[in-house]
Amino acid sequence: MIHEAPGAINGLRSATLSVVRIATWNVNSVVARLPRVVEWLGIVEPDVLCLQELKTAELPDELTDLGYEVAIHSTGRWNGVAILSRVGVTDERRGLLDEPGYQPEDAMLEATEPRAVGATCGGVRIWSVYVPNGRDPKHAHYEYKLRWLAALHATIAAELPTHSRLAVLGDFNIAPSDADVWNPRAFDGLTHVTEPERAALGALRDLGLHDVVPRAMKYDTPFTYWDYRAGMFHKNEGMRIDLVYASEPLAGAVRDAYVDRDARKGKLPSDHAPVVVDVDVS
DNA sequence: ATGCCCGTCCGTGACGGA
Repeated sequence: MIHEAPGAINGLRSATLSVVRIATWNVNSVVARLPRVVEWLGIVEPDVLCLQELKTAELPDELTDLGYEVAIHSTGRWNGVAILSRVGVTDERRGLLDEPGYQPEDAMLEATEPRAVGATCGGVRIWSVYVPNGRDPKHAHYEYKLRWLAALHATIAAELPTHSRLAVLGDFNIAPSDADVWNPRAFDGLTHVTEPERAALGALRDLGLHDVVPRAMKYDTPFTYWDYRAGMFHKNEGMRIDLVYASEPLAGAVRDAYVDRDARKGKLPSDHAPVVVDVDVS
């Protein structure tokens, strides 16, 4: 049993059927990660799992055979997001309202990238998102990132009036504060920490969403990403960029939230660890 | 120990990741 038990919540879950376990995980190719994802689902047993960076158009049969309902938006080599749910999938929506493309003409051609999928699962409105990287603050991809975040904001603003329980989960590619990177000085001039990116997160919070900060399993840093290179995981040189942004009623019902850094260990891991949230939806 | 890039693509280096 390599995965640390999530504490007293186990007893609560067995005693109270109304606790829903929602998780998010950038798997960096669901094909390459298939055995790890299947094993992890058996251990952690989330009711809803948001996936990012599928890097393939369809989920492998071994995953869909597990009995989860699926909402998916994925096309091939790059990006790709999905929601797996065993508490229902309704009102699936692929993409954002007025979602921009990387190149301006992409949106006109409806050639936008598969980076967002929404669905209602067990009475909770869920969005699985993979925010564009940005690459460099001077790169066109950075402007695309900010436009994309504005479309996310508009989409959530439109849904909140009819979905009191709502959460946006995924790889935001933004560290909300300097405490969310291993060394702020190492990020001078880089994406993920700039004021406009952080302001986009602030705008989501202004809608009433709350940053559900998970507890860490080790150290005091609930990082969710560690680069593969230079032993950064082993030195805990990571970042908290996989986020759970939950509406007030949902955030107030959170009973536990943790980073499953055990999933970053061992053979052929993703460079991201899952974030797991237990919510009382009674 | 968790241990010092990885994944994709008709092909093998280029590109993306952050």
